[in-house]
Amino acid sequence: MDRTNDSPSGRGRHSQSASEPLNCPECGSSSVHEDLTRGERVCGGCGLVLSDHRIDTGAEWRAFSSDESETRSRVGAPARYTVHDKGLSTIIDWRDRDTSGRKLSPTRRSEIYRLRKWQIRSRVHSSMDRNLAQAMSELERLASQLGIPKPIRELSALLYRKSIIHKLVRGRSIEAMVAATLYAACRIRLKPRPLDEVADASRVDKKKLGQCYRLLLRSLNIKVPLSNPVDYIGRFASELSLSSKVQLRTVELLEKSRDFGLTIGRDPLGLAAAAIYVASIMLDERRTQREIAEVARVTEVTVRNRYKELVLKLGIDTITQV
DNA sequence: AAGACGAAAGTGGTTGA
DNA sequence: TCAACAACTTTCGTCTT
Repeated sequence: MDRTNDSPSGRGRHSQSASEPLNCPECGSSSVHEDLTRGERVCGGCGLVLSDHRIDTGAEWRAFSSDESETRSRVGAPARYTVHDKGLSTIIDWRDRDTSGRKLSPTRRSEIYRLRKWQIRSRVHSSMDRNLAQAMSELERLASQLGIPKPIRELSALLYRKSIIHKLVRGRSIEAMVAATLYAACRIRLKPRPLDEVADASRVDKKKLGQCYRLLLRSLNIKVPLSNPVDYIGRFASELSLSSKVQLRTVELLEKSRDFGLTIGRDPLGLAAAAIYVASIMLDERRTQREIAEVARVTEVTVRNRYKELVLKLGIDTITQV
């Protein structure tokens, strides 16, 4: 066999050729590689993109038959952060046989022996890997229970990898860190879930989760946009089976109250709840404070306080407005 | 009777000395 | 590290519909 490419996914056909060894500034890992299908230089350890818009200098092969299109494909399976080895690891078999089942020559055999030894010594089977495997299954469970879409799961998995590299998991429970990364990922993608909701779905109490979350933000220097009450109302409104009219009105109310400075320092959940309450009354689809408080996971008192402010400052007369 | 309201005391997190 | 503080929660009694 004289194939020049034995990378498992086939994506590295011309990669690594003359590129100088480079360490990742983020995690120090030396597994930086060229991803020519995306034109990026990526750290294999944490996923950091070091540079992008690089040019694929490989031959412009075209495929004329299905056979060729297979062998000349420049892409492999997508790297997935939710699979603990990103779905890309190479496994060296323990049998001393080649792919057709023949015994290996003595020189080849000792070569394979060395490779196998180093593979085992390398991080492939390290504690990080076992940790990741466990974490990813927990992530999968948690995310599907909360109905979190794939892209957010992937982001969460990426954050978890980083937190392992930064040694944040040591001394903390895997579950707590997984939940924290998931919560963070949701917020980063502007699909926030209440902390309580995430805490309930995992077996982590809210306090621990909050601690892990803050640690995550601090250690990884992540900037998370302040959660906007507007991001919640779609979900809340559908849980309360309110019409889209009410949703629109709620958004208007929230925008107005932001202009009035009513939103500073206030719990976004409470604001969302109060705005929904007002809008539901305005449009004659009234829900009780308790119902709304329940889906928003705040107390009736909070709904009431925000509601009072809203009515007062915005000059809304809920009785006469229709 | 259910829902809304309001007061008072308690809780957990943030801030500044 | 600690106290002060703001926002929120819990609890409970009262008023309104």
